[in-house]
Amino acid sequence: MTDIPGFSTKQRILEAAEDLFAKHGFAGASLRQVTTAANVNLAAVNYHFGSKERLIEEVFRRRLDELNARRLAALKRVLAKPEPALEDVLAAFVKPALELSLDRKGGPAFVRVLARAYAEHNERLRKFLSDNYGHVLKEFAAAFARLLPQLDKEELYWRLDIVAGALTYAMADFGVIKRRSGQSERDYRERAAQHLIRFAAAGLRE
Amino acid sequence: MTDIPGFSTKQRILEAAEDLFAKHGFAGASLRQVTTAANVNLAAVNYHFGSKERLIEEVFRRRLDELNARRLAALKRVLAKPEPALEDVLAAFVKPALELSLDRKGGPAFVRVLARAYAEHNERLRKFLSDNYGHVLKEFAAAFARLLPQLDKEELYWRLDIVAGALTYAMADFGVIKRRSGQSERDYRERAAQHLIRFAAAGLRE
DNA sequence: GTCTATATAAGGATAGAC
DNA sequence: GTCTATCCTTATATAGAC
Repeated sequence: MTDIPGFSTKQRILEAAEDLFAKHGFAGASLRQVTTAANVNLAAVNYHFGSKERLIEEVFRRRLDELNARRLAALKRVLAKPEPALEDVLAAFVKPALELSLDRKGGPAFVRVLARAYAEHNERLRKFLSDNYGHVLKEFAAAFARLLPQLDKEELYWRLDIVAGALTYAMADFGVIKRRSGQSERDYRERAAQHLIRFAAAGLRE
Repeated sequence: MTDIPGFSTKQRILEAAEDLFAKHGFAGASLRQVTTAANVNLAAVNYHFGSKERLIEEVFRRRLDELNARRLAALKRVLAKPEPALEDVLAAFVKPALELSLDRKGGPAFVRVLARAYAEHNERLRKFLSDNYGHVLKEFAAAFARLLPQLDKEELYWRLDIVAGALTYAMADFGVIKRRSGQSERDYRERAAQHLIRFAAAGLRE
């Protein structure tokens, strides 16, 4: 196998794992299914990743590194404005995920994997995500707190929890909802994101 | 083992399965874990349920039969009013789930199981839930459509999808969020449900 | 209705040749 | 870096004694 970027054994395993984890969950997708789909040998997973758990973590790291960098960059741009709107902060969180889901074939699968992670109560996975990406959520929470000073800490926590659920599930279902004929995929998802942001902003304001 | 209602082998299996499916997912929780937790013999699952898939279905049926009957009764009462409010319809959906989660030890686990089901793309499970409980969702969707005539079919579909995600995740996390000291579990959850309903109503109206 | 024992398959992980 | 072959554990399910 050549090492053309994006087509190496390691890359193919990650692509197949992302797809199968989205479809069947982390416990439901076996390494045999993954390696068969990736058209690589079963032993390759342990050679490249060491274990199934580490493979799962790499599936997250590959996408979240870039996703969160984009989210933080967008948030920074929004907060540099004189009067940042609630909708702008929400957009800084949602739009990068939207872009990701349009990027390539693996995008829609990854947002479903994220939805799965939310439902998992696996300690190791939660710690991995919290250690690596918790600071991003903290920065957004702080931005929301500044824009919604009328909410006390407990109320804010509750509403952000509701928003997180709404966004996660709505994004995970992007691939399912059919767009109208004549409307491009990109246009449709842009509108969907607008709906999400309006909905969340209305709920947050009260 | 005696056949005191609620403590039979079958009941104990259902309780343990609900708890473990909530914690580890349907694929992640094995029948060995379930029967060990229920303190019954491994073979009892196949004797009482026939297979793991049928056990999963019974875990849903046990709670959803009553939950949906209560939801439909509440909806009927709401629609009998001269001017039903959006918040009333939302309450008819949310409050019975809230009551269930307070009923007994198994309640909070079941709402997490429901959240898992939402993430599963398992064909058999989806068909089972759709066949048995789809009519409830249809009746609620019709009620929302009447109360929100300004939304076209596509917009309504989108927003209900967002609401479903928000409700499902918020309810699934009920067990995690800490209540203030001195506040009873029931009072806290009542307030949480009010937040949910206000949030969803604001988003639906736009 | 509940038990032990077991059939049979699938799971993650590894050793060692190439 | 990739392969075959295999170890060992766990899985679902069932047969048959009690």
